[in-house]
Amino acid sequence: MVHASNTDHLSALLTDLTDPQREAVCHTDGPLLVLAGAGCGKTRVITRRAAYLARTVTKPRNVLAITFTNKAAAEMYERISALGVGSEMTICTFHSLCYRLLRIHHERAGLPEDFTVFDSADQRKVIQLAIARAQLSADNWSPARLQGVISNAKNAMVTASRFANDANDWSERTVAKVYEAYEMVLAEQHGLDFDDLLLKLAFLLRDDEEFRRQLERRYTHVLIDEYQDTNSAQYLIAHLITEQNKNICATGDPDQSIYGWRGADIGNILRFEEDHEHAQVVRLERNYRSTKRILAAASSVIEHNVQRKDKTLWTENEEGARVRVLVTSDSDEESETIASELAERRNNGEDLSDVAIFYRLNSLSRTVEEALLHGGVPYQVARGVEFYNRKEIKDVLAYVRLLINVHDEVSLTRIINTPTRGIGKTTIDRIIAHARATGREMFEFVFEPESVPTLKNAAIGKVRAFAELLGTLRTVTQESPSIALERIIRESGLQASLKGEGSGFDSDPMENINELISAAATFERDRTDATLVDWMAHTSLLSDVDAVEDGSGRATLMTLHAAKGLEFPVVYIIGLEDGLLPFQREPGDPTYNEEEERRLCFVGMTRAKRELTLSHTKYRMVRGVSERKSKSPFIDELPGADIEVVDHTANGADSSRRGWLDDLPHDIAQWGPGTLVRNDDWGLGRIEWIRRNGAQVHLEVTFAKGPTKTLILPFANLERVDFDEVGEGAFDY
DNA sequence: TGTATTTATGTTTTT
DNA sequence: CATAAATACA
Repeated sequence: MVHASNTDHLSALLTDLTDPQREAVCHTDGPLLVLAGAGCGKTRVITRRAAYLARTVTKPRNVLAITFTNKAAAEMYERISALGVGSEMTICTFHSLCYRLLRIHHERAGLPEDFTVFDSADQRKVIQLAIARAQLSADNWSPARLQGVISNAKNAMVTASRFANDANDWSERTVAKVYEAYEMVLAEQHGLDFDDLLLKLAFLLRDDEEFRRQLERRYTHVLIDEYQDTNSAQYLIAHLITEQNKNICATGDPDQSIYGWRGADIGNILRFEEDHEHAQVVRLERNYRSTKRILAAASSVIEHNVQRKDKTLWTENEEGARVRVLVTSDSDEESETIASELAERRNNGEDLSDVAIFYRLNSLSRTVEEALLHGGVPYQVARGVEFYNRKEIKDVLAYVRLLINVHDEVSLTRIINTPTRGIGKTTIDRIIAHARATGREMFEFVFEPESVPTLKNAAIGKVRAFAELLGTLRTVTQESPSIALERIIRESGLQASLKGEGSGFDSDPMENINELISAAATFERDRTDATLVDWMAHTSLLSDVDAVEDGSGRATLMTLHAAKGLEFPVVYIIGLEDGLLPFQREPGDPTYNEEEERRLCFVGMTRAKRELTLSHTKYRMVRGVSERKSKSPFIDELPGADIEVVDHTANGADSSRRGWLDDLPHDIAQWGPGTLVRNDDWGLGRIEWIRRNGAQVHLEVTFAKGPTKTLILPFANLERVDFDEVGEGAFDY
């Protein structure tokens, strides 16, 4: 058996690469920045480069590649394995890297061994406790708002004590108090929030030189993808790990920076050359993904950003179909149109795995889902996180976390009476009060309820029974995740309590729990001797896209944010409306960032390989009421030559949707937006919109001499006026 | 104590 | 509208 020589292996890694791509792959020493436009073969460069490094200057186990999602990490792992390079490379997200290192080095980091990751819901509970602890009324401080403020502070690496020092006015001092209390409660419960994972590792690296050197010896070469979306802590981690050897390779695209709101600093990538002397910079601007027209449309939009490094994407791909701009009268019609198009594609034998639908807000998926469901179109929604937010799933996970970390009071209070075992609010409050008064922890008194003086005998018995349950379950942490879960749901009584439920219209909770168990089974299939602790951490750090299945034959729905890094032959982006795609909460919203919104739109558009449809409607249901919408300013930034407007609302094309008007008296069935009317009090007016609201018909009329009025039809006292009667000029406003 | 009903309240985007 | 907290009731 003759083995291929190392040289052969190397040349295999360099075949079918362009010059700049090869340049990036072969750069083995010192800092490297790859500015890779959307669809320019960045993933290919990263995987080849990682393999190349491992074959030339270092070993697989010394390469660290950091990706943005677990899904991306898994894919990179696959591709590198396919290149025949050992599987010992570390490929993961920042958060999972931090988690692993902090767990191994918990002592150095000053963390308890049994710490667990607290998700946003847990975080909110801790904030509520902290508000109580800081003795504030939650009136002016919604937990959600404080959560945001604290998270922002952590993202900027501002600790609670520094926040308190920097606080200038009363309101900042108030937040500081909550922040400090929050940190205390979190520490007591041995919990780390998402931001802590990054922060604690960054501080550990900064303060512990020996650790830093140790890590640097392990990871001689570090690759960081999506560098434009790194925050301060991630930036610091990246720099500290590569402090001595300088082998940092950052890849990314400033035009795709879309996480500024969570502390990502686009400046990190823009400053790379200043940060690193003699940094090599490689630009990838040839796009292999999209048609010429799609690329032209996307470029035309992104060019409207003022603060931007110039970059011109180009492609040798075919010209392709025009980008469609779909106009419909309301969100239902928008969804139905898309659903029927997908149904037709399927009838034509097309694979719906090729199709993706993107939107700015999760809430927009609803109408689309309804239409797809109704039309029998198979689809999946990228929202792994939502699955884990279901009540029954959270209950099971609370058991797991409590069994891993008894200090987790959030989980303890959640499950102490789930399923109901007669331990009510009063009992719980008394245990907590006594724990506070004695300076001990809640779980201690769960195990010895008789020492809580305020507790009655009946309550003591019930609590003791619960403590015994926990004692019995204690051993599940030694079991494999799926076995552990099965034991938990059986022995806790959750299974029995859920048996009767589930006949309702909602999805069966027991079915969801079974899905959770099979997820655990899948997890342990891939790795030998996976523990419950591993699985719990993995589960805590899942992202929405991680749940997306490829090639499932279903269309995929996801937010524009989740779409980053993916590609689909056919893409729909819905809701390109003013205030929605450049998203703006309210008119003077201080957090409004038009350029980032435009980048988001750009990211969405550049996911498309072959076909792209941008859709907006005239009325959209928002929080249960239909709202008038005008098209997104981004639509006007599209190049006219590359787009085709498909307007379902143009000249009576939407008559079917006005069918409900027909059974009204008078000739109102003929009325619609634009119809001229007269009212005795207000004079001449023009109908803006007209729609049914319950049994009534509402319409909005703009009057020539005054304001816009919303009227209810039977009382509106309107009379139709013909345009000829009035003449030109009457509506010059 | 637990459950059902009502009322208030609120929201991008995510690891 | 959709969830969570507050209140009323069994």
